[in-house]
Amino acid sequence: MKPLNDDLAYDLGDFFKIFGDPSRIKILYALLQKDMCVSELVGELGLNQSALSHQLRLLRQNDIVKFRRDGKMVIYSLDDEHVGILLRNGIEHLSHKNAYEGEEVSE
Amino acid sequence: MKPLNDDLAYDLGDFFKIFGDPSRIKILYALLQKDMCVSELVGELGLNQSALSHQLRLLRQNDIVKFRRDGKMVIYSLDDEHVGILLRNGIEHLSHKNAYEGEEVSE
DNA sequence: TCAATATATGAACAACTGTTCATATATTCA
DNA sequence: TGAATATATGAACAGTTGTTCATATATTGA
Repeated sequence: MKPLNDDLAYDLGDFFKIFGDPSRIKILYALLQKDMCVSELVGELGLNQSALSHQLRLLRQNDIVKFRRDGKMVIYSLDDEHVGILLRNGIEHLSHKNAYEGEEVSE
Repeated sequence: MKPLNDDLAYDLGDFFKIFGDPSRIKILYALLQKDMCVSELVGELGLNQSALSHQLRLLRQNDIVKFRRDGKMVIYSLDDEHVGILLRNGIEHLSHKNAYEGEEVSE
């Protein structure tokens, strides 16, 4: 049985690391509902603008979100459908262990 | 639109954090092939025994792996089917961006 | 019971991460 | 062009993480 390719192990780790932070989880969950600009996200989540921008850059750099400019605003959206699948998967795992049955992740 | 429940955001973050490390990814990938004891894992992966045990504890504490004792050995296995799904999902995401098309995650 | 083998644990430490503050850049409109 | 608004970035810092080394615990068989 061949062990996992080293590079892939690192890249997979880096990929999942992105989801390993509550702020980013909130951002992604919010963007799962609809595309939003930065100030909209600041309003929705409790994060300050700088922290948010730093996190958005990370998400951008890892192809998790994409963005487009609209006048003064920059509108972020999820890059592909994997994000939702992943979040749903995580929530489902937790719901087996804890009491989050009520939570939903919209399509 | 209600923002994501704070506790859930933290727990989801903690859950994904587990997958955010190459050593743990390798461990999980190995256990996806078959159940293994610690020394078997030490052999397969390049990790030293102590590091491995520390990581296994983390995986245990987060209900990602379970274990049974068999004589002197402790045999680890994946706790549920989500792990494989998650890994496959991650690999698929990366394959869209990079050149990992060749990699497989067995059922 | 003692040595050998297998695994777990605690302390210590370097490396990494997320936030904040201050400031920079970009865009619009008067 | 200049003020106002929206977003991005860099430096700094505290907190967290993964590994190593040393040592502890558990199980077996002589």
